Amino acid sequence: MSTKKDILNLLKHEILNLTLKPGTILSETVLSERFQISRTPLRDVLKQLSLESYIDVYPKKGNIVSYIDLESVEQIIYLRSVLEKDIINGLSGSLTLKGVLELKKNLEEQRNAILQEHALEQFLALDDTFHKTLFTLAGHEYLWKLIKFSNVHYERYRRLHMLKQEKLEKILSEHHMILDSMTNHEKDKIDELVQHHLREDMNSLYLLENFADYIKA
Amino acid sequence: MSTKKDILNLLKHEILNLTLKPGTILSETVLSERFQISRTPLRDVLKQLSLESYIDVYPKKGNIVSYIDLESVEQIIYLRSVLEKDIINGLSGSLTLKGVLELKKNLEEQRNAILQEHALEQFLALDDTFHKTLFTLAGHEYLWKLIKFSNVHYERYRRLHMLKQEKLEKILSEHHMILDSMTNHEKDKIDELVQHHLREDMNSLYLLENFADYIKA
DNA sequence: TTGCAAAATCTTGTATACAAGTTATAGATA
DNA sequence: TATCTATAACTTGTATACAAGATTTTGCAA
Repeated sequence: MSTKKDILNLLKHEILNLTLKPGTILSETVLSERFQISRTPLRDVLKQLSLESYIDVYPKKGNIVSYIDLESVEQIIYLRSVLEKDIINGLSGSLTLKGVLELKKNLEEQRNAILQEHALEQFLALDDTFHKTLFTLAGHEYLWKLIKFSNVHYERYRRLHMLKQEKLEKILSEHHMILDSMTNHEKDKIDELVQHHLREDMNSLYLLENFADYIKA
Repeated sequence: MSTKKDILNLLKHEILNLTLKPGTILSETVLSERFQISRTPLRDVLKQLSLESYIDVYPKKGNIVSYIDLESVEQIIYLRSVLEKDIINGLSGSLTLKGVLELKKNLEEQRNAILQEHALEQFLALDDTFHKTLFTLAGHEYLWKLIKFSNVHYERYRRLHMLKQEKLEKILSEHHMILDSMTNHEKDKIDELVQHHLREDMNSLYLLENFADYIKA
């Protein structure tokens, strides 16, 4: 017996880390038996997953884990790129010592995470925290949550892309460069770095070639 | 007997235009009788309203129309401000004749709307279309929808602010200036105009003094 | 074997009875 | 009258039976 909140978080997590692959059927009856709960509260969970695009609901047919929507990925990257440029440039002029320390501490943890065996999970979480901290320091935690709310497609895209090769070192070094250009008030450099950092190699065909069956047609 | 979709749209509309005032109780049983539908599908509607912050749900107590959250208003204004600056500057360099005509046509309709008796409703809709068109022309309709999704508080704030005085003329003239500076590629002017246009007189105490009981504490 | 049709078995959608918690009310007591 | 208590009447939350539609399976016929 699990609570609705637990079930929601569990399913979200399993969808985001691709344990539940795009296209997987999520049957109400199967789930209600698995979690020992009736269909009514379970449908509440599915309704929320649907509104956040974790699943697609086909009336009278079934629910499936959504395929990765590259349009959403593109748009979220653009949104974050524009926002984070403005946020980092803003912080560049009004940065507190406390803020810088928090960011540096995070980067150290990223360094440690890379050295671990199963680095990816830890690193992804820390990377997330790094960007979230930027939003929070700038007084825009609300917008971070808003982005998170529409993050299913981008999040999965990102995870798959990281499988390509050991890119963690590269990402970490970009984090360092962003922090440096921020403290040095180098606006043009900030803009260029953030743009490239978020966009990564979005243009590459890696995903389409290797995970075509995860992608929305 | 109404469909879920109709009920959802109706309730959203009544909340946005303040027919349903913040704090109003939305009882499941009352609504289910009003719309001649059982509580189960009605709860689906309330769930969605809740996820989009139209209502607040107090378990075992009741549902009320949400109070206007000024933090959300501030953040959405900032988000739109940053985004629309970038979008309009982008369009400035790649504008099609078709796009300009669409915008000009909209502004003419705004001019006509102002002359009507009950101008506000029409004008608000056209103003919305103007900004939506900018997003669409730039290929960012996705982000327009995302903003719309988090728009309850800003939308109501805006409507109340417009009651202050006849501001429609001023807003229309700003739309014209934005369009002009866009076609003339005047980046600095665009930034300044958009910033001021969206922010309006957010800092004024008008709302707090006249609609304190609509505002979230 | 192939094709088609009907029925059985899936799926989610809806109505409703009941559970559990909160609030209001009525009544007794001081 | 004032106050406290118990009960009744509300609220939403959950379980479950049934409805309605989609799909699969089965069986018969060509």
